[in-house]
Amino acid sequence: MKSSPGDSRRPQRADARDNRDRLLQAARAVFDEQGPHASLNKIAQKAGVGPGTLYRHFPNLQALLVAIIGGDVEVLCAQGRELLEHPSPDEALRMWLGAVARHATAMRGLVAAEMIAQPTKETSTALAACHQAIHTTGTALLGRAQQHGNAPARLDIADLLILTNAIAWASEQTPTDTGLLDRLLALINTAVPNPHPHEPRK
Amino acid sequence: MKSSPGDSRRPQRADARDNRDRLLQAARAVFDEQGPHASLNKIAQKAGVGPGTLYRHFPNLQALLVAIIGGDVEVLCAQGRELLEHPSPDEALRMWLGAVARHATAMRGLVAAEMIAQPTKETSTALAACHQAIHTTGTALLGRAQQHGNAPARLDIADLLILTNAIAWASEQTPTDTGLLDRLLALINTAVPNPHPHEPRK
DNA sequence: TAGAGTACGGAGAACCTCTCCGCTTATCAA
DNA sequence: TTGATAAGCGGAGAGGTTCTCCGTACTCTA
Repeated sequence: MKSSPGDSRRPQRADARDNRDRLLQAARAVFDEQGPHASLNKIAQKAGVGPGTLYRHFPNLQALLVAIIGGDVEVLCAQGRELLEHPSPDEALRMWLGAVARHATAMRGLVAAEMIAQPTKETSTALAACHQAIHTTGTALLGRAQQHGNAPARLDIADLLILTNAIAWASEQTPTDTGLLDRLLALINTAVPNPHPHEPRK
Repeated sequence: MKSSPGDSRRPQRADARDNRDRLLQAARAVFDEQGPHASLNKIAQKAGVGPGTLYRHFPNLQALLVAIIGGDVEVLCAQGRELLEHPSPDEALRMWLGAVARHATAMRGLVAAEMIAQPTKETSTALAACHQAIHTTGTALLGRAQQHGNAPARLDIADLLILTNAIAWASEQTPTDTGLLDRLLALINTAVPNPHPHEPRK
């Protein structure tokens, strides 16, 4: 991969670059604190810039979120590439989907859902890049699990990713239930049969 | 069930009752047209009342949505009770979860998600009633599938319902993909094993 | 160092949710 | 039929949001 999906349109002027960086930093902090429904005004305020500046750099909430998670997508994909060496292709796929879900939850669901769902008419190039990167990694992992593991051939990586994100979304809706994410993931894990079942099925 | 979850707090005065009914009718139309993010002001306008009147009848968006779907919940539960007579307990559970998902999608995900997730501090009695009704029906169907079908004992109805709603939410995010809902449901259906497997398990 | 052009940021438009409270009106006892 | 009374109405407006416009200020280059 040549360029990170998150660094598109980095401005030329030093002050503009500074402001962009400060906005991203502030956005990370505010989203982390208040979730994806945080006010963009608050972010601008925290970054010490006017709302106009925020909107010039990031025309909408989606653009801002995509810029934030651009780097994280790289990490997920790198993790996925490492997992291609894992002795168990099925386990590797499961672990990666878990990582995607955990990341989506940490990023408050919103973005990842947008990212993995079908690109809409307004999908930016950065969004498309994230989407593509995740998909490519997933396809490799699923393909290996189908060829050398026990994953059924009918499984579709797009559907699996959508389901994973749906689970992340659901578990974010009820943050009090900390075990929910893993329980729901376990529910769909039957779709990727475990090669070493601890309890034999009847 | 003595009273519908939807008819709570029906006002005494005729004009108030009229306004309430017109608000519900307008809300149904507007939500159907614009989704759950429709403006409540628009609904009040469409119903020909002031915003104050809307908020007196329904203190927040959730209350309005719950009132709208109150009757639908009854239908789902009735359907569930009928399915208790279905020859295959597993198939019955599957069919009912499908109905729940389809209904949640028709209702734009939001409500059902709120309804089935853990009740929050502000959960109204009507919301709790809906929540309870769905849960009771689901518990009956799952219990039968566990006792006389092939549903694993570790399955939890709350988790199954949350996952069902997550799927409904996801399939609503990408309305262009009309087959998505069924494909995702099929994915988790492996968690409720088919009683007539074509390929015998080892 | 000066001119060109880029970027800033605040005022404000246009929405939103939700509340307050003076006025209107339905209901019911007399 | 007719008040008295309580219930209900609805619009003004407070306080929030997203997003735009444009005069000002700064940065970069020559």
